[in-house]
Amino acid sequence: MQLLPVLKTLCCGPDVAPLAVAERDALAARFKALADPTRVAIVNRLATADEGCVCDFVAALDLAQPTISHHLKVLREAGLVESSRRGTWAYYRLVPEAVAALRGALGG
Amino acid sequence: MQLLPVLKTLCCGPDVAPLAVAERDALAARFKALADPTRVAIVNRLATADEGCVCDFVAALDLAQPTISHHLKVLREAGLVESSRRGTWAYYRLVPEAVAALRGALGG
DNA sequence: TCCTTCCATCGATGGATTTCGATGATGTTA
DNA sequence: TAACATCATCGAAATCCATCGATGGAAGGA
Repeated sequence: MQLLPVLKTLCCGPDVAPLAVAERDALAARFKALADPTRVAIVNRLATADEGCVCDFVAALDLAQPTISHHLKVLREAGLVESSRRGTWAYYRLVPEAVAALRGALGG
Repeated sequence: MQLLPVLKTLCCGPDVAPLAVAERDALAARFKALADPTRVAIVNRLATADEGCVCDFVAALDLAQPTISHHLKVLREAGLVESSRRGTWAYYRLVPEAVAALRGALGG
């Protein structure tokens, strides 16, 4: 049973304490960032495009621009993406370490 | 850039089509099952306890029994846990393949 | 300067989620 | 049988979330 390292190392058991409240809150918050189809699609695209402006997502995802901005903000605050402005455009990229951390929580 | 296999193989790119709508909906739905601290705690405990009854979670998580039952139902419908009844008790365990699948979506 | 484009924020609305008390089904025990 | 324990479902309340139109700031072009 070597599954779920984090869920193992941080977890309960005869001697080990269960996941601390703050830690499970933080984990849940990061999973919540991926708990929406639109945000999965955005991350999905950034996984190969390695950069994209807001207008790209608006064009591709058939949603209003404020909606896309909202989802990008959620992903940004979860630390899964980061942005930078170049001229009028805002470019978004993945934060690989953040994705890897989530994967680790599932037993990487 | 060898990150995010699923998000790569299923994803967009010059030649590859983006993640299908049904696929990103399914992925988001499974992440949503982990988008709550209580459910993270349940999965966390099952990761080492390998089985637990509803009463265990009620005792450990300081929530009413219907609330725990609700969260277990969410996890069950997401395929992350499965249950079986033995006498009066309902025992829940993890479905390792489901967790592994989620991990895979993040680039296992 | 004026106009246009790109983007973030605000405010509102409709729908989903979390939580719990009450209830009922099922199985155990006295 | 009667009383009790475990658990699922129902219904309601409060909160949260996804979505969009409207607005404003900031940069670029005519």
